[in-house]
Amino acid sequence: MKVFRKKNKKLSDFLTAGDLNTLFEAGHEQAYSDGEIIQQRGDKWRGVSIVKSGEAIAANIGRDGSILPSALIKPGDTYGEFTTFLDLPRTHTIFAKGPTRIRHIKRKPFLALLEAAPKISQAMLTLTLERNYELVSNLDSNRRLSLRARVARLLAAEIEKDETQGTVICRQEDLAFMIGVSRVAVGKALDKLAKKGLIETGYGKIHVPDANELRAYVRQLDPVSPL
Amino acid sequence: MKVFRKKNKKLSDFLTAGDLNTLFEAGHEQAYSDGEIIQQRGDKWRGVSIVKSGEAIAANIGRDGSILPSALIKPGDTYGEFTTFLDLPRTHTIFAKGPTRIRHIKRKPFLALLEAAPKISQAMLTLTLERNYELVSNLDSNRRLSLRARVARLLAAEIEKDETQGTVICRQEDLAFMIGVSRVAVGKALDKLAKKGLIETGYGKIHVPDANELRAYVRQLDPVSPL
DNA sequence: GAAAGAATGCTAAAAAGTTACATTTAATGC
DNA sequence: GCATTAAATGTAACTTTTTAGCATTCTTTC
Repeated sequence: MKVFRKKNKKLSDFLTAGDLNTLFEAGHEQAYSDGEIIQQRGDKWRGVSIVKSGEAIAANIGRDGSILPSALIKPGDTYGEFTTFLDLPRTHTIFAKGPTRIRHIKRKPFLALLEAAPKISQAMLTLTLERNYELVSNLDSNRRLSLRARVARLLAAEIEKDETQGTVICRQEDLAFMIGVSRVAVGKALDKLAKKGLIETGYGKIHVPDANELRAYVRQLDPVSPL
Repeated sequence: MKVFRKKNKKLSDFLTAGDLNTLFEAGHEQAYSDGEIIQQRGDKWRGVSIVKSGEAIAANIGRDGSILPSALIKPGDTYGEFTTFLDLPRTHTIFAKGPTRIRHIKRKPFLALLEAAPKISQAMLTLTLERNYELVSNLDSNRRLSLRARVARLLAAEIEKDETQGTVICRQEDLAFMIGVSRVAVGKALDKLAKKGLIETGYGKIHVPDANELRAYVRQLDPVSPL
């Protein structure tokens, strides 16, 4: 399962090495092997965790046992803020993807830390607002835009990243999951975009010959969005 | 346009009267008359605003001039955090609904305030995380749940409020907006719920004869959600 | 270069959602 | 009160999306 990540900021982008170190030292590190469950939905453990190396997948488990992944957690990412600040149980089941090392900081020491180092709480605020902004604009565009427009928008955003070199490596199924529709529907949308010459579909990849043209198309369908 | 409001926390719930006052005094107050535009999407003004009295509506204006309201801002609510912390232009056009008084705090004094009173930034963090949590769970349930389930969930949540007395006063159109689908679709969903005897539809209102029964129905369709 | 595995393509039927228009209900003005 | 108007709901035809199955194409690996 591939999930695009925006050029998301991380806590470390807002903190000095010193503050970051303070944070790390407040927790204890644990290693997980591939597939190992890190937490279960509903767990009562309160605290914030930071991924040091490896990756983890946050998912919901459906009643039928199916796994519905909802986020990929990468090194430098934090999770568990809800449990710490809102006193909620864990909302997702998280498991390791490959060998992974995570530092867990219990609620009380973490809150104490914030008192001592206000920089950290400001960094978290900025980070949370950023996520918030993304969520809001996604929710918004889902209401306004056709599936075709949403697919185009997602591709246009992904292609911004330099490393993509004009070709997005992902399966249609991955796009479908990210947007929240079926693979068939995405396939049709891609077809239409391809017929307009905006993209070229391939096996496990999608090529965008002209990023500017795709961007222009998105803007035309969604004049409101990029602001 | 009616929009249900969860028992949303406000900044004032997390601050002492003193801190709150400090905040107020950092800004200047302005009065708006019904329908008056408070800000335009795209405006460059950076800062946080707090509604003192009255109400305001945050909306997107479609290219055809249609108004797509997306939030109701009530006394004690703040907005403009994105502009202040993420340095983004205004994402929504906001206009007054009835006579409204708002205090605007410019970016710099606001940030200075946070330095001086860390309590405020922690309060904002908690608040933002709360919104975040709601957005995430909404996004999540939209993927997993049928429209019928979402409508039932919304009604069940609303009926929790004591003042509703088992009858929710709202138009199908309001429900439709909150959920993000057409009124007709909501109508059909309500129909099905009515045929199950869970609700009784009326002109501008929906009666829930047995809140427990409705709750049970929601839990059965959505065992994951309430956590 | 065959075989197996992975991803896309296609089809058809059913379900869900939208748009436009008709009907019902409530409020208003005489 | 009763007609009139505005507001809210209901209906029907159409479009989009889902589901599910199988066929095809591409890639890897042996």
